[in-house]
Amino acid sequence: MSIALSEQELFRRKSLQELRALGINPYPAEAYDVNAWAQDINDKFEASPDKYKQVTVAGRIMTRRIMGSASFFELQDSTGRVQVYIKRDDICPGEDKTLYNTVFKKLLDIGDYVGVKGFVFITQTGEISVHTEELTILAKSLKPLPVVKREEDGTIHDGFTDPEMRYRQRYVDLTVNPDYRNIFINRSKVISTMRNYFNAQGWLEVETPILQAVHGGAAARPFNTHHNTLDMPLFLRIANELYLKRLIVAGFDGVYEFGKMFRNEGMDRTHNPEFTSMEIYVAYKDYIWMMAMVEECLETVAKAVHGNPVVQVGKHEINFAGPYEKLSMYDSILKYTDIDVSAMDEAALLKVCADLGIETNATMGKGKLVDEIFSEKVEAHLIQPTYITDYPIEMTPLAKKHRTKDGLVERFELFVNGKEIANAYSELNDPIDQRERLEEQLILAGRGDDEAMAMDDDFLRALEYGMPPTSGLGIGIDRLVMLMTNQSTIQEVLFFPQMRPEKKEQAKISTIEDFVAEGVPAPWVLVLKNMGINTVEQLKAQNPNKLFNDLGGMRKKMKLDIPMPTKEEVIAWCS
RNA sequence: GACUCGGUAGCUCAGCUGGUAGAGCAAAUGACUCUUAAUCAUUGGGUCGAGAGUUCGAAUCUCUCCCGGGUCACCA
Repeated sequence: MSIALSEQELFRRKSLQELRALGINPYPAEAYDVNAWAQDINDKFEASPDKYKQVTVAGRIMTRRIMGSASFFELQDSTGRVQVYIKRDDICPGEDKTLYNTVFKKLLDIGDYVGVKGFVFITQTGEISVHTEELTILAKSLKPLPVVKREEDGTIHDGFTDPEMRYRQRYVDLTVNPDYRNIFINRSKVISTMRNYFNAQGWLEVETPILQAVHGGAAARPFNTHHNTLDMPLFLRIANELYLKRLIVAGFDGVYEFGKMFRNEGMDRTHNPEFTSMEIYVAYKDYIWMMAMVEECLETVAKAVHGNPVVQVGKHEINFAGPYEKLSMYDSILKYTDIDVSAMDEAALLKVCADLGIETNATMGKGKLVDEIFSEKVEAHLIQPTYITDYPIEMTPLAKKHRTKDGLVERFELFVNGKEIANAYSELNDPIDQRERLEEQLILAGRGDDEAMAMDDDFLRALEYGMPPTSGLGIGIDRLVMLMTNQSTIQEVLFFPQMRPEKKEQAKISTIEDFVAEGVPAPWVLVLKNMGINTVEQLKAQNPNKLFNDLGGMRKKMKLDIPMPTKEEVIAWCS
């Protein structure tokens, strides 16, 4: 952050002081009772003009068109923009025209929050506008907003488009690019629709620990942290699965949680270190039941956002109405590569990978090799919602063994637009089987797989008390929102995507101590900084006579009750 | 992590094979009573991402670093 202020910022700070000098509080404390909004006025004024004879609107000034004693500006509120007409003699009926000539024309800027009381009318050129009868300053803006110009036909000039600045200063992005608000409004709609759907079935929304001593439930590298009082390492959760299953053990029929997960891995357009997942577990169900539930749920979500189940995503039209295509993992590989891997051992799979040009390494077990082939050759083809079912047991330590097929587990993943968005099992509830499967993970960890799952003895203890047959599901909410809002990067559906810290400009700013060492009393250092003198070098460059006079002026202006230095002292500072 | 493109005024961008840093919008001052990318006139505004090097001279060439975009790898 630069300490030095730009010319425009200095002008705005000056305007702020002048407002105060005129007895106007630029940041009033009182509530401002708004009773009308831009979109409502624009949509409904013509049908019922009588309702808009006395309106109060509030928002930011976004553009100004000033002509002598009358002006137009555009006010932006949470719903959009409405044009405001302001006429000097209307807001200044007497001799004193200060409010218009000085306050409105000179001291207000683009970005300031104001409130307008008045009546709605239509201008000669046909634009619905609010005729100002009373203007109130609600908050002064000290940094100039980027000015994005829009023509009638929607053409945008000087757009604020640099992704780095948009993500770092999302408040600016959403102010000057209000269309992006819709993504977040729809994000909220996706989540609330799912929540309502689950609640209607009688399932319970719960919260489980984010700080975990054992990071279980998924294969991923965690963030490490430390608790001081307990003096023990903790992990930010990579999954909440094992806690939710403990709650099924505890006797709830259905539990679900929307929450952040944290994975210490790479970042790109589909991965953010923290992301939102929804996990749900329902007792006495299996993964076949779960497929039908997901179809109904996602169709409901798509309808809530778009009014119908068909969603445009990139160049594809994706239909979320079920039932979805179902394909076993082995069949999907057979379908897209003509290779039957279902009966192969590790050596044969390694050869297939080599033939297909897929890189492998020594830590990969059979399950991982199959997954590699699938990711490389199948995933990208799965555009319409497709369930991939029945995974090799090696890659899925928490799912129940398949009821009829040896070596497989009852699991499905839902793929849409070539990406996985959901993962579900018939949950493993045989505690002895579960212990063996986690022990196999420890062997993988021993081979160097740093994502293999850890042993969780308390979870096993819970299973030993007995967990009913259960089906569980996880959905990546960010990726689902990407689909529902037709966005190709996860950063666009997160308000504040993870970024490297902004580089601090090496502020060559001298400290208060540096100035004190030159003989400047501490209270005066602040005055100097207020005058734009931020370094000792700048101080040395001053004309002592001028500085002495200016200090007197600042002392009066800032109403400072500190002793004035003598001229000789000021000369000493500068020498 | 690799490759690649980029970082110049508050914002969007130009700036050639090195020669005093430019435009539009925004800002300041003035004119203007229905404008709408308002208009007209005048003016100010830059450590050209940071540092080092080559050179009489670097926004421009070289190297290192920082930040971001894209592609790939890793990864759900």
